[in-house]
Amino acid sequence: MNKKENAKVINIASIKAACKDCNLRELCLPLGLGEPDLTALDKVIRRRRTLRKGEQLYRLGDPLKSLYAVRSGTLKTTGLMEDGRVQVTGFHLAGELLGIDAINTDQHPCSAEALETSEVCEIPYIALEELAHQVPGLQHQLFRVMSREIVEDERLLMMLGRMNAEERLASCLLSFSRRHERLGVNGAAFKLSMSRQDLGDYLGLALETVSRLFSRFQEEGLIEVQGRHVHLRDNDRLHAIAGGNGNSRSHAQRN
Amino acid sequence: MNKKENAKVINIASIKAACKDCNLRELCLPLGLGEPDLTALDKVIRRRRTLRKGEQLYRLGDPLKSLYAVRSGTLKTTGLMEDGRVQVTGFHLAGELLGIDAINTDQHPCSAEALETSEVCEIPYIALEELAHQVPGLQHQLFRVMSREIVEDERLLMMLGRMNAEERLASCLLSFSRRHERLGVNGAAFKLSMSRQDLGDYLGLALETVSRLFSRFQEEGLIEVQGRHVHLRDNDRLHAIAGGNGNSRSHAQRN
DNA sequence: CGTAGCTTTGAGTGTTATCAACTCTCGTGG
DNA sequence: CCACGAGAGTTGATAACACTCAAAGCTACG
Repeated sequence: MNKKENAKVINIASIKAACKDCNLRELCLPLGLGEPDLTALDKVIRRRRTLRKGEQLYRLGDPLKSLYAVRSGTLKTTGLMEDGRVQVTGFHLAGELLGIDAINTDQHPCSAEALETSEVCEIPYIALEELAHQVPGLQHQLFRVMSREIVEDERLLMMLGRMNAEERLASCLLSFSRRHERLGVNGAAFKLSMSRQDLGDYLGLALETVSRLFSRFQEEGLIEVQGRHVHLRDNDRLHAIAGGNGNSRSHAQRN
Repeated sequence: MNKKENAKVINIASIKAACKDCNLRELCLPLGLGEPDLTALDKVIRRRRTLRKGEQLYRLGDPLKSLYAVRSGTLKTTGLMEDGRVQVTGFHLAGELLGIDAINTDQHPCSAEALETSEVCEIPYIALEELAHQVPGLQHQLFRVMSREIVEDERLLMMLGRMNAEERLASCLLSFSRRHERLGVNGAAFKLSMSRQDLGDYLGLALETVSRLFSRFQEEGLIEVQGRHVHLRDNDRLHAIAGGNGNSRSHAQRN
């Protein structure tokens, strides 16, 4: 789309970067691996791919060929109902692994799309499984990463099943904040890479509700928001809301 | 609680049953393993444990020691919010693996409780990971089982985020039906092992809403229901509702 | 047979969806 | 340079679906 942007992202340095030199080493698959194992992993990773905003990495129903590690940017994964309703199952930042839900049936049960210009490392699955067999540390790390994905989904289940709208958004904003911080970026102020619609499809809300909540949070001094730029102003109160101790009469259930 | 029941379930035959003789062989971890590997797996599985209704297999925060394969009965796994709100993250029938969400942090992020008298096989995790390293088929099957768990959670996300109440229940009933069938039981008529409250905590609904839906489905000739006994009467219409083609004006989103 | 827990049903309320209009931003082309 | 248009975001009015509270009926078990 944008020629200028396109030229900027084709960056020799990033294409050459190997796992052992990657700044995401401690967040990604390499975690816990030694020098020789890292070299073996590098041999398996076929190429780095750049996606522009809106480009799809894989589509629902595609056969599983590779897993993908996000190197930069943000992707969303979306499930689809027959009548067109969308559920965003996750936003994926640098260091996170995509496609593991396809291992079960060798088919991707959801689509993955870049929300901004993004880079991913492609890891052919057959080769990865083979290597995991030879390198116990990699097998272990794969189990952990898959387990983490399950935990993440369960957190989202709690949000969708038992939280009201404001709790969901507060929880979501804090999650973004934490993940940005883990990447060494300022966690208090960031730019959302997804639309209100995407957020709604993630939180199980209408886009209008998301928009209203942003406005309300700002009125109440919890955040400052200007379009997609968000600045968290009162983490304590956000945490209180996200944890279910918000000022609103929550529909808690006693035992 | 019930001495008579207790005596009945301590059953020599079931305690002795090894993986290679187990009728769940094709649904559980052994899938795809040959005779010698099965014997190795049997050596790792420490003991079979019987849980009575209401008994907990593990609690939120417990350290990960073992994974558990359900041999008979039904368990539920539940996440908890600070203020007591509950989200049931899954109902687990025979052949399903419990505890894999604990691998990430070596701590169980949810609790597991028997909904009826149930048997589980305990599989010490360290030993399992060790064995998976030696037996590629087992490693592969573990990846698949974990991936399946993720897919299952994503299905639930779609339900909680984008389906209305009747779609959720229809979808849930059909899921039970399919799973009963896979176990060789009649999928059209079964007894629910969980309360309306549990179903509500799973579907993100109030227990009263679940109860009303059962009544409505019965009125409409979709099912027959008598307390916890359910008989599916019109699978086609149930499927139509679950897929979002129900007669109610669905809140579909066009692209 | 009595009690405790589970289930059903009713009435009223509220949170959030839907529909609609308007604004804002940004990139494109006249 | 400004007008234009498309897409994204905001805000308002209204309505509906599901929740809460309440009471009564049912089941199962001791």
